Amino acid sequence: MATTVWQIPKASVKNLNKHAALDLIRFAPGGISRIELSRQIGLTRAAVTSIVGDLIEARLVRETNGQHGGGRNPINLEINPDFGRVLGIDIGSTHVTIVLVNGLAQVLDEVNAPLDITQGPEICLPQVAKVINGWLPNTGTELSEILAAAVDVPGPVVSDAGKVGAPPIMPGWDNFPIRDWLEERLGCPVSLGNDAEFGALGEWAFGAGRGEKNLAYIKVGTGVGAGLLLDGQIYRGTTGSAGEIGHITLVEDGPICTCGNHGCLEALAGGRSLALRAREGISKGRRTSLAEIGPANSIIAKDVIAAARRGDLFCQQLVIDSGYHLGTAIASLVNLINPDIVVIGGGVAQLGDLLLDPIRQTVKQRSLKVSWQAVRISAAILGRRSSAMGAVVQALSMSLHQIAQV
Amino acid sequence: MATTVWQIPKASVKNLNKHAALDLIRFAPGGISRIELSRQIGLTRAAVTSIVGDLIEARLVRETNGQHGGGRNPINLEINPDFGRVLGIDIGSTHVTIVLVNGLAQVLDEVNAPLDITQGPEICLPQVAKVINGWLPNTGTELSEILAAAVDVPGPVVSDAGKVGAPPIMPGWDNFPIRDWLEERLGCPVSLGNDAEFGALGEWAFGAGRGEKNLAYIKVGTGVGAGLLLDGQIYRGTTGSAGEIGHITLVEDGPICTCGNHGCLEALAGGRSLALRAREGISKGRRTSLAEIGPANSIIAKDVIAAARRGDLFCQQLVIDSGYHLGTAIASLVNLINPDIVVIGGGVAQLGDLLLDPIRQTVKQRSLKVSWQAVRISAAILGRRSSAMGAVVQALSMSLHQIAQV
DNA sequence: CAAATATGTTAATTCACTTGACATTATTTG
DNA sequence: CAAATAATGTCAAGTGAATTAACATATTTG
Repeated sequence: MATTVWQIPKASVKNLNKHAALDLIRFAPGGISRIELSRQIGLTRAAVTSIVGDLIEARLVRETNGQHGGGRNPINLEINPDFGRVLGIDIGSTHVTIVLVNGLAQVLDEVNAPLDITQGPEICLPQVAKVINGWLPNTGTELSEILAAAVDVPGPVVSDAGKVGAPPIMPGWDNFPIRDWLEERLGCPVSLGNDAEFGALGEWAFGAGRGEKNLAYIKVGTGVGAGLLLDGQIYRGTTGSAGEIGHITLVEDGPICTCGNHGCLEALAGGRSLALRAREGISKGRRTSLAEIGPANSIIAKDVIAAARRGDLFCQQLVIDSGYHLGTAIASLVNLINPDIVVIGGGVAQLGDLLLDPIRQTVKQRSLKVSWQAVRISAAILGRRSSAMGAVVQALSMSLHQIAQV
Repeated sequence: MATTVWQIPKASVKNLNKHAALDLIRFAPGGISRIELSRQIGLTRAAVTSIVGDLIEARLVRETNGQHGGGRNPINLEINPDFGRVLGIDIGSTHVTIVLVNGLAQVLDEVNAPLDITQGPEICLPQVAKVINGWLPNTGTELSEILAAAVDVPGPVVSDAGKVGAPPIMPGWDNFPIRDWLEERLGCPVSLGNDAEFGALGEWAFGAGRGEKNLAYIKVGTGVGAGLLLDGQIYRGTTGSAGEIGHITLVEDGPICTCGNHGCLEALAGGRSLALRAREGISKGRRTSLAEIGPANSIIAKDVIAAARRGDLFCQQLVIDSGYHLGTAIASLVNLINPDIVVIGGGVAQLGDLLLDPIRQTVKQRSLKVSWQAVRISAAILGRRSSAMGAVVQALSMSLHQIAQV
């Protein structure tokens, strides 16, 4: 009960139903009526009227038009978009993506900026702050109007301390008080999470896995990681490093991985591996349009993906090979977790079925029938924004429930 | 507590704290005082006094001596052992184990009987009923005194329908209403679960993983399965087939498995594989005491384990080989789940470090440092009884909470 | 033995929720 | 088109689980 993305203040057990109502309203697509709330929470209509009254008075919720049939039309309830604005900050290994949303999680504006995470927090975090300060005013928003923010980083988040633990691809970030630093700079509550974890949250709330009970989000970026949402709750494991699918050993004597082992999924199917295999192919003289781009050692994963999309057969085969490896690891995940849906995100996922078909095929071949029959394997709908949108869900959770507290 | 959407609380929000108190009393080793309850639930002493008053009046709880120091001694609370008796029924592939316990989950008596699960439910379940009817009276208990029972079977349990889904090793059991059949015969509420799931519950409640937040129980029997307890809750997955670690593919062109695939963990390290490899060794003329037992094709896993225990080097090596394969699969589990503890149960686990050391070594080698550093790998303390004791926990949960409901 | 400390109980109060009646607004029917 | 029917939403009185604040009880310490 202790380790969760955001801790509900203890006293809120008292207002349990108020918070339950708030979340049902938040995540009901197109709003929800009082009577539907009463059915789902298991309270009487009278009680719901009272709870909703509080929420409306607090300006968290508003009434909209609803329609039905058979009797009086229900009044639809939705989050009041003007209750406040929050930021979702997705720090990747090469870029930072920041979205500004209103109470309904509608994106008001978005900004992207390059970033080199290997430079450590002392360089990167001020850069992020600078981007925000230079951009926010143009969106018609003062920093002081921001109610909360959530940030994710591509490494395991250790406990609720607001720091990261030994992150393979984040040298220098160990034990730096990321959350506290940002809270001071932004002047609002900040929540720190893992990119895959927030990706899962984003796709669950607004994407491919909307409302599913058990969801795994696989982020195939420079590295490969998974975010798990089990029984409707983010699952982070004992030390916050659950979902590290990237370091499952697939090939005993395979290529060396950043983690030091050999044959990890990440070393076989991650973005780094994709670029590496492309370079090897070029140096072996394989026919590919990539050769025209520039020197082989300047090729990065993005180039391979773009070429595959343009129809380059060599690059497509590299992606398919990644798919088979991903499928093998996902088959293990499906056997162990038995999820409703596996959402594939990250750059390579833009290629759709080119990547998904080999994954689906391998999963079907290597996992139990009951499990693969129950699972859907889809690409992320939110694309590059999965994690930032998950961050936004988290940030809104903080503000909404904090205000509802009173 | 909650991460994203509010989990709609179980039966009643109303008596939520009463149930919380009941569970804290149940699983506190050696009892718990009112003040400790108030600290853990977050209620005032006055409220706890009232709740406990109800529980004592319902004869579910009793006061015992406690001792402390510094002030007035607290009064210890524990479940009233005489509140009633329940049965835990563990149906394995070759045996059935039944335990009778009192309210404190103390074993009053136990019975074992052979059973061939491949004969289907129409043969097996009447056998189980017959065993119970022939044995219970000798324990000084009438069948009508039994408040509840829980049964586990070695296959995935589909939903709460009280049936099993396509079970690889349980031909003929599909869709048979196991729970309903037993409820009618025993005349009490019955809960149906999976053997590994109940094993996890048993080891969590009374065994090696007492009170841990994230536990995986690996049952190495004829087959290999895992029971998962995540964030303090049994995790079953979407169709009830979570934890099917036995059918993770480890060796691409490995030996064929009962599930139809090749190179599954179960086909490399399960009991069936252990026996098979022993027979092969004998036929190749390897030096082993097993050869003296009888014809090679009559050798079963139990014989190999016994020989390994006696010091037979060939058999010990077979067990060690199993350990490496188990370790490989468990490394994946540790990467994905990041548990506090992995408990190894089933027949082979009796061999202790002979099996555990290769597992530990492989896990250390093949999983992320943050994850393997956090995980403890131990043998099941409850041994053969892990699952039956988990069943008992489940059965007691049913009766206790049902009575507390009023 | 009084003081200090901690646990447990009691009575008055608070407040979320239920109950049951009523108000409101739509569709269906004679 | 009024009346019947149906569904949603609200109100006022009552219930009960919790809090607050005082007191009672048991054990150690100066």
